Amino acid sequence: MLKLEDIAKLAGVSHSTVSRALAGSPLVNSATRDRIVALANDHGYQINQVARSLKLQNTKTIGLVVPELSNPYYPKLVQSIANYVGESGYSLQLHLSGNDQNHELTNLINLRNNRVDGILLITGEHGLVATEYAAGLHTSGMPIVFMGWFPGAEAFDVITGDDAAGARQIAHHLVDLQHKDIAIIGKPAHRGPYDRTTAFKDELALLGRTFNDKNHFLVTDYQGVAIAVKELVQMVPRPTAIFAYQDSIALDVCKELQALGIRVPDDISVIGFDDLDVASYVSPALTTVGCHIDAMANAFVMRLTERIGAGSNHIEPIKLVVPTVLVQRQSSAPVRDA
Amino acid sequence: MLKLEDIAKLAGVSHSTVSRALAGSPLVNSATRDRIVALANDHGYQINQVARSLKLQNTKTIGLVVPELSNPYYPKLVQSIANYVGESGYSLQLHLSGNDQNHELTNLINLRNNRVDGILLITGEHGLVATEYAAGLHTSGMPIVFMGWFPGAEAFDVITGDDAAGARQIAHHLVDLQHKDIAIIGKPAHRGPYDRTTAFKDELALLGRTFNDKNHFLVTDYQGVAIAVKELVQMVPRPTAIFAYQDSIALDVCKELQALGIRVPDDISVIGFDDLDVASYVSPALTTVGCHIDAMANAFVMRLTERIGAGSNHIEPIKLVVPTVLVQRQSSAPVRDA
DNA sequence: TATTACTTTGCAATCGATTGCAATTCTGTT
DNA sequence: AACAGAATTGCAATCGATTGCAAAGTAATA
Repeated sequence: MLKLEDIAKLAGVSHSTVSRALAGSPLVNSATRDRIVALANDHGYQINQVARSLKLQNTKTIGLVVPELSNPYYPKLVQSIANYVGESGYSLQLHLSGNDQNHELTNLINLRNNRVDGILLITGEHGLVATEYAAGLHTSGMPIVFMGWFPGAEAFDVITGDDAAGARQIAHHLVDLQHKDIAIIGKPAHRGPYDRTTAFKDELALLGRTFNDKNHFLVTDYQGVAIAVKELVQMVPRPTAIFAYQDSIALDVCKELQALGIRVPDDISVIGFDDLDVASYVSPALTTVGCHIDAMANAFVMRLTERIGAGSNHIEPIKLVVPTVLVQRQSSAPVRDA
Repeated sequence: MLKLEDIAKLAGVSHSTVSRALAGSPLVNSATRDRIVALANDHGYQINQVARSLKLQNTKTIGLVVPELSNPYYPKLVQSIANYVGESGYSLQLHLSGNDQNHELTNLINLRNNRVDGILLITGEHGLVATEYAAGLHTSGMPIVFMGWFPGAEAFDVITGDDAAGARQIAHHLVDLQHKDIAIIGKPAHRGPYDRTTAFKDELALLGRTFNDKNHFLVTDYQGVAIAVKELVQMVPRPTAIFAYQDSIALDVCKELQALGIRVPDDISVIGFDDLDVASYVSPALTTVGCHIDAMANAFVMRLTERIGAGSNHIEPIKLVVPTVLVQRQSSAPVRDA
């Protein structure tokens, strides 16, 4: 592989001059510069970014940690992020922390070893797992921006969807439809002030609907959903509406209800969260709540590049809360009298 | 950020010794080694992979080029690939070539600049776009493995699903169901001997069904699907079965048919390709063809690491064709007599 | 104790770029 | 022709690791 010095020999100049010429420095005579550039092109010279990184102490790459790509919510996000990262002139290093995020620490260690210029970390259901290490990175000056929420997030740059607002929208929607017996099928609360289920229950209370905690089913996988649904449909009184923690769960819920011969939304309304593309394909199309993923991704990347650009200058952490939209489709309907 | 020399000073030895100690070299006295390792841990030393890469002429990172993540087929693949890459001790650099793959060349140039140890390139509907550059990389010794098919693929390592076999399975299935008037809604053929539509038509012919090319609709987006479906349902005789080029198109087709009041599969059978997760969620669940994505990803990564391991030793290109499975669900049924 | 053989350690070159500073060449002016 | 000042170019240090080879230290043997 050709290096600066090879081009230098061909051009009969020193490697310093070649370096400057290719960088477009005004310090080199324009005639020589053109000659050098032409020569470099002809011989297919391509800079060694590794050497450049070592000297300049930056790698022009950004690290992204994301739990997984199975839940279609993430690929959408990663797609947007990758595009913005590319547009900003950075390469993207992708690391999966896993469903249970047990690779998070390893991911971060790798990213630091690789001396990425900054880190985008998307937290999962377990919040931030590698807390100490992440905090250490942050205080040591590594630019890092989080997406999600976890205890202590205020100390960092965090971008999060306004899940609480979304949950409140759902609560209103269901109450508008006259539902009284409402169930939640979801995961343990983990997003503090932005948690979906917490906000949902609170809002129901404000609207004069008491929520009974035995109507709250915690699930982790399809098995869990199946069990929860079976249990739920036998309750007296039987809930007329289900708020599923996320679209992928809502889909499973619908599937299971239909398998039991229960009609959605005629017998039971189902509402999801995330507004995945698939939500509009299924039958009945899913009523859900979403937020503009592309805008989130943009803010995520821009904030990181700002931090990178600031170098060692201190920047106050910010919190960015992205609003949500209720998308009404066919899976929710007014309650029917028995 | 601490470097070897800092630890060396703390330990009262030379940086060479520290380097050897941390690498576990037998050349250093075990007592000193333990002391050095402890010291390095205590002070949170982490190796500078950039410097290491420059010296060792490898980066321990693999580049992945994939068209996009919007079609759910890709995230599934990327997820598996990322896991295998991680397990093999490499980092993953992700580049999106775009729906029309117009970033493919830029992607490859970046990967070469970054001196990745090897490249995994997933081609899209346009086959391989940066043909010359990719060939140049290959002949210059850069390990590179392709997924998909394109003219001239034989010269490289290629892994591809046996789409042709899958298409033949679909043809048989439809003929078994007594369908005579069959339509294709798809994209232009681009996978040579493994092309879906080509094989599908050929097999129909072998089975004694002549396929009329005006039953072949080319589409590029949702608009196109809508138009094709509208046109299709007015044909005389009206096709009783549709082979959609991929599940995402099949989903659109079903949606559009249902919007027109046409029942699937009662009036028209629809078959997809890819076996996306979502295929089992929609209603009716989609009959489709798929192949074991995880196994493909595994082979993809393993082949690349083999190539990397081989260094400059020549290896004969291989072609790996992964078999397909027909998954019968509810969207296909026997033809009804008019 | 002297000599040899074996451990252990350090020196210094190397990977391929960037850049401050010194050296050289070129310009224009008297 | 001589010289100041500007425009170019090259020298050499630097980024942080790895590693061949020489040197120093230690142990074993005669």
